[in-house]
Order: sequence, then structure tokens, then C-alpha cells
Amino acid sequence: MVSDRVADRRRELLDAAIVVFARKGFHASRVGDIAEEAGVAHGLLYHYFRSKDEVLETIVRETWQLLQADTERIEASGQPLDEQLRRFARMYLGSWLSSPDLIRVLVREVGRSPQLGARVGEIRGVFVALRRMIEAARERGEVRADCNAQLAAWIFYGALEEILTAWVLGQLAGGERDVERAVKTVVDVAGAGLAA
Amino acid sequence: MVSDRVADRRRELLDAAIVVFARKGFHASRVGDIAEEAGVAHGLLYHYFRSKDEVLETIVRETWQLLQADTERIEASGQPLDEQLRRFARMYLGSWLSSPDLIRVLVREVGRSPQLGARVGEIRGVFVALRRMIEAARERGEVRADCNAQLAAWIFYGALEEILTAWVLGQLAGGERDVERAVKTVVDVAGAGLAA
Amino acid sequence: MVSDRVADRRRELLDAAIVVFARKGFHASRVGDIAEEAGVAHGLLYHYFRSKDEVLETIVRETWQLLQADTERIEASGQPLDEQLRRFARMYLGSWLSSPDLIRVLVREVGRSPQLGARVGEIRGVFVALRRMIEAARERGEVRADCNAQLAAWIFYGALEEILTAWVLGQLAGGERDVERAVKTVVDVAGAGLAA
Amino acid sequence: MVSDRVADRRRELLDAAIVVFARKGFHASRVGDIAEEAGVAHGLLYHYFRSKDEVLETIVRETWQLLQADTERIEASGQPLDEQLRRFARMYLGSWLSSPDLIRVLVREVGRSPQLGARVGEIRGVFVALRRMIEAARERGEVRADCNAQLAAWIFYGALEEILTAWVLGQLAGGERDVERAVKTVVDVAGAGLAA
DNA sequence: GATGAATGAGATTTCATTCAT
DNA sequence: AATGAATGAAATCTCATTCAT
Repeated sequence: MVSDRVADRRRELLDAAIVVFARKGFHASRVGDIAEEAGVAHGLLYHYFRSKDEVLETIVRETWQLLQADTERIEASGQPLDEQLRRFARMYLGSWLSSPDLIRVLVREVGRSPQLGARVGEIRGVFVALRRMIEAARERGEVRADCNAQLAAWIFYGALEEILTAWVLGQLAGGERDVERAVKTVVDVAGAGLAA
Repeated sequence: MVSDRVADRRRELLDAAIVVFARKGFHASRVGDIAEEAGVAHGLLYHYFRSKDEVLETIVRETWQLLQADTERIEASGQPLDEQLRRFARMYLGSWLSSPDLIRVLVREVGRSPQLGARVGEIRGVFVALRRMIEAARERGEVRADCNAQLAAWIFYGALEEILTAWVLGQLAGGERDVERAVKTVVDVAGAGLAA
Repeated sequence: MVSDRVADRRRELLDAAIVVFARKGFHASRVGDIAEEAGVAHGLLYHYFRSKDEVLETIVRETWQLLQADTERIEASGQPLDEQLRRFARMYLGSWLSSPDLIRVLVREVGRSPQLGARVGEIRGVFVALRRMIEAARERGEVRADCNAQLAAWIFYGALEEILTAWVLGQLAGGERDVERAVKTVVDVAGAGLAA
Repeated sequence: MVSDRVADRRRELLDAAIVVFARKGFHASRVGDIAEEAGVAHGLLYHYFRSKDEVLETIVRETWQLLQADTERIEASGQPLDEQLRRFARMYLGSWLSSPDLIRVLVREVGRSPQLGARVGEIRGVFVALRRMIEAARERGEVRADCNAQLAAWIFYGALEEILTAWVLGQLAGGERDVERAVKTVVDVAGAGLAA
């Protein structure tokens, strides 16, 4: 199918961009590098994206859309909060094992440019879902009544992101066992900290 | 004193750079913007710094040196861990009120760039001091014995940085009261999570 | 008939090109714009024309061929010079009312580009015919003996073209009445100026 | 003086641009060609002009400002119309001998781009002065009462420009004697055509 | 120390043209 | 005939850095 070919090419370019951005950083990556990685002429990138910026924006947006969907699925499960947080942490930190390049790009480039933060509204969606999880747990009595759910969501998310950052920067060991341990530690700390 | 005048000019340029980087981001900031903000010709910047990169690097390094010194002072106080963490959080989050532009620059540019992370060795110093704090508390029996101090240091630091990020991005209210509340919340959560 | 369909497509593309060139100018017009205006894919243009340049060249050449034929018909009429000039002026200026886009293209793109002027030999044909008209009238005694017919032909043509330019640029009103008035004025002036 | 050096460099770049535009046309001229002709690096052009377009625009505007000033001086002389027209024609056509490259550029590029015609408002100034000359002469009784001064101004100017065009395109001989002859012819024709 | 003209490497982006389908 | 994905040459413009004054 033609539309499949088109979609494939687009995906190939996005995947190539993830590899290249991870290797050199967004600013040091030239459009030609992406095209070369994808095995096409650089001009073709402009059939699928308006600019190099839009490529990064697309990567970020699509990733966060998936993350948001997964988060909302966890939220909908109605499990106890610590189980939900564990699943979220396992999913988020686990992506370091399955897609390290993507994580490298997200950790390094997101929030870097002012526009990116502003335009990628999807990022908020994840925080909103996390906050609702905590609020629901508070209403069920699993969490202290005086807990600020929004702040707690940021704290929890920040802990995870910093662990990813440490892995990206090579400051902490990031093997398979380390991921499991990190999930346990962060959930233990947060769980105890939030518990009623 | 001549050397004071020199020091002043250097400081003026650094302060101007902080303002400009905070406003537009490092990459979008031109050397001419910094000079204009400082009220000098752009060529002069090269009397004080080897390059635009060195300007950012200097800002980051000097800030982290101060932070490291403060952190080691807290560590040396021998207070209980929760008090030490409170002081660290108050100092770190409090800088949002006293130097928001500086925080903006640090949040956006640091920890992301691999070169920057590598070159600014001082960043590690703070983490090392935090880890030692937690380890010492563990030995005093204030913290669970199975706690991974290094991971805990990253988690605690990550929580703080994400709060700063939320303030920088305007996603959380960052007024004076909010800072106090954030300090309390993050210390409560971490304290309970780490407690023996 | 197939060849008619072919001719139609070709015409459609030429007409679309006239509209687009008139709107944006030749250089700012993309091949895709022409195709879009014609409602076909841009690749199809290359079945009918070798290049974008050839499209413009074709428009110009075909127009001047018609103009040359009309001019020679006027020349062959044997009427007095002032009547011949009036018919020429009416035909040339009158095309502003019937084909303003075409006039826009001709005024803006032709006679300027050296390549175009060189390749489209038909342009000379009109000047040659005009010159012969004036020479013939001189021999009939209608025109001063010392008149340089070639120069006079350029002057007369230049007066007409500048009027078109003024209309194209919106510097002179170019309604139906204005066209009639312009024909009268230019013929009066030229007629008196050339008269024996 | 520094400001003289600056002014000189600017002039050098404009003069180089005139030479290059005359040789290859505006669109075929690269910014690097202009810089090379001026003997400087291409980046320097952007210290003096915002873009390549602005270079052309500046050339056109400055030329027309001079032409307008000269025209208004002629208008102020109070001489008979035919003498005024002769001086204008001599000045305008004479510039073909003194600045053929400039004329080439003006003839080929002006009116080509829609923006240029719109932005260079100075062009109107010359026409306004010509029109006023003719109107004043009409009031003095030198010109037929039914003459449309504005149209006549365009006709007269168009005749001159077409002669320049013919010279630029090499369709008419454009030596020193030819210029004198053209002045005489065009003034004779216009003079007789307008005379009361 | 201070200036800002000058340099030039380098990157993005455009778009006419080709050609497999 | 018709499509539009793919190519890649080419050109403008930016801006960090240098250096003569």
C-alpha cells in the first residue's frame, strides 16, 4: 500500500533522527546526518516535516502521547496507589532498556527550548493523570489528607527523570538489575512518604 | 583597583549572560546579545572568556562551587538528616526566589549537554556530599539499613530539580509561600521514605 | 480526439501559468503552483514542456506570434498611418481589458530578460512591421522625411508599453474608458509628432 | 574618518552589485559574486544590508532620488516645456553613456518584482514632477488644453525607457551620436504632439 | 582595555527535475 | 497519461571569532 510506504518512510526518518540526536545532540545534528542515517537524500526530510525542529517536536509529542495513554490505562486499573506507581515507574524507567536512544533525546532536549515545552502540551497530560491517581488514593484513604497531589506528582516524576538522567550521563549504573532496583527504591520512598 | 575593575567587567558580562540565556536559551543567544545587555562591544567578551561556551561553563561552574560549599557546610553541621535535607532543599529551592534567571539557565542547560556535564566536575561534588549525608545518617540509625544512598541522593535531588523545572515552565505556582510548602512536602516525603 | 485532449491539457497548463505568473511573478512561482492551479500533479507539466522556463517562453512566443500576425494584417491594409497606429494601439492596449493577467506577465517578464528576448525572435517581428508601416507612410509623404523610422517605432511602442505598465502597477486608472482615451492620446501625440 | 570608511564600503558594495547585476541579472547573481567583485567576504554584505533584495532596492531608490532631484531642478527652471523635456531626455538618456551598468539594472529589474514597484515610492516623484511641468506649460498656453498631463508624462517617459531598453538589448545602436539623435527625435515628436 | 568591521565555515531550506509505478 | 516520492544542486543568511586601530 502506498500509504504504508509513506508511513514507513516517515517512521524511518524519525527513527534515524532519534539515533542521530542521541549520538550528537539536537543542535549538533545536521539534517544531512539524519537523512544519511535513514539512507535517503536530505531533501526528502522536507516532504515529511516542515523543519528540523518539527522532527524533534514530533518525536517528543508522539512519545508523550504513548506515555499518556499508558498512564491513563494504569490510572483506570483502580489498583492501590503503590501498585500504580510501581507500574508507572517500571514502564518509564524500563524504557531505558528498550529505547535508550529515545530516552537520551528526551532527557537531553525536552525542556531545553522554551518553545518545545510550551508547544508540546501532551506533557501535561501525564502529570494530570499522575495527580488524579494520587487524589483518588487520597480519597480512598491510602494517602495522607494533607498531601498536595500536584506537587507530589512532580516530585515522583522528577525522581524518575533524575534517575534516567543519571543513567544517560553514566553517573549511575543502568543495567537490567539496576532498573528493577531503582523501581523498588523510588516506589518505596514515595510510598512511605505519601502513606496515610 | 584595576583588578577590581576587571573583576567587575567580568561579573557584568556573566550577569548579562545569565539574563540573556534565561530569556532566549543558550543556543538562541548571540554573543552580541550578551554584550548589548552588558552595554559593551561584543569583541570585549573575548578579553574575558575564550568563547561563548566558556561563558556558560563559567556560570555553571561558579554556581555549583557555591552550592557544593554550602552543601558541605550543611553536611559538617552534624544535624539530623531531616534537618540537613530541609536546609539543603530550602537553599536550593530558595534560590528560585533570589535568582530566578540563574535557575532558569541551570535547569535548561545543565545536566543535558554531555560536554557540560563532563567538564563541570563540581556537579558531582554535590551528589557526593548528599550521598555522604545519607550514609552517615544510616550509620547513626536514622535511615533504613537497606537504603541505597547514592540512588536516594539522586532521587532527592531529582525531586527538587523537577520542582524547579515546574516553576521555570510555569506549570506550578512559584511564589514565596509555594517555596516553603515545597520544601516541607519534599522533606516530609523523603524523610518518611528513608526513615528507619 | 486524443490530440485535442492533449492540446487542452497543454492550454490548461499555459493558462494556469499565466494566472500564477501574474500573481507572483515568474521567479516566485513554483512549478507546483502552476500544476495546482491547473488541477494536475506537477510531474505532468514535464510531459508538455521541457522546463519551467519553456513555459514562460511558450506563453511569450505564442502571444507575440498572434500580435505579429495582427500587426502585419494592419500593415497590409494600406490605410493611412494614423489609422494604422490607432488600430495597433487599440489592439495592444485593448488586450489589457481582455487579458490582464497575460499583460501583467508580458510587462513584467519580457523585454527584460536577455535570454528571453534573444530566444523569442518574434518580438522583433512586431517592431519590424511597425517600422515598415512608418517607412511606407514616409514614402507616401504622410511623415516627415527626416524621421528615423526605427527609432520612431520604438518610441511609439514604448509609449504603449509604459501605459500598460502604469496600469499593471496601478499607477493609472485602467478602466474601459481610460483605454479608449489612452488610444486617442497616444495616437494624437505620435501622429502630430510624425506628421509631415 | 571612520564614518567615511563605512560609507565607502557601502558604496563599494553597491557599485559592485550594479556591475554584477548588470552582467548576470539580479536573480542569477549570487551574494558571493557581489562580495567577490567588491573584494570582501560575502558575510560583510550583511553588515550593510539586510538581504540581497535590500541591495537592489537601495540601488533603485537612491538612483530615483537623484533623478527626482534633477527633475525638480529642471521643473523649477521655468523654461519652455520643450526645453525642459529636452533637458530631461538628455539627462535620462545620457546616463546610458555615463552609467550603462546602472541603466541595465534599472531597465531589467525595475517593475519586475511586484514588491519593488510598490516599495520604491520615489519612482512616483519623477512622474509627478513631469506631470506638473506639462500642466504648467498647459496653463502658459504652450500645450493643447485637452491634453491629459498625467498620461502624457507616462507616454513621454515610456518612450525614453523603451529607447534605453533597445540599447540595453542591443536592438538599437547606442553610441554618443545616437543618444543625441534620440533626444532630438523624442523631443520633436513629443513637442509636436503636445503643442497647442 | 575597548571597539566593531571583517571573515568564512557551515547549516537549513527550496524547488526544478527525474522516474518508477 | 498521470502521479508524487525522491533527488541533490544551489543559495541565502547567521554568527562565533579575530584583529587592526
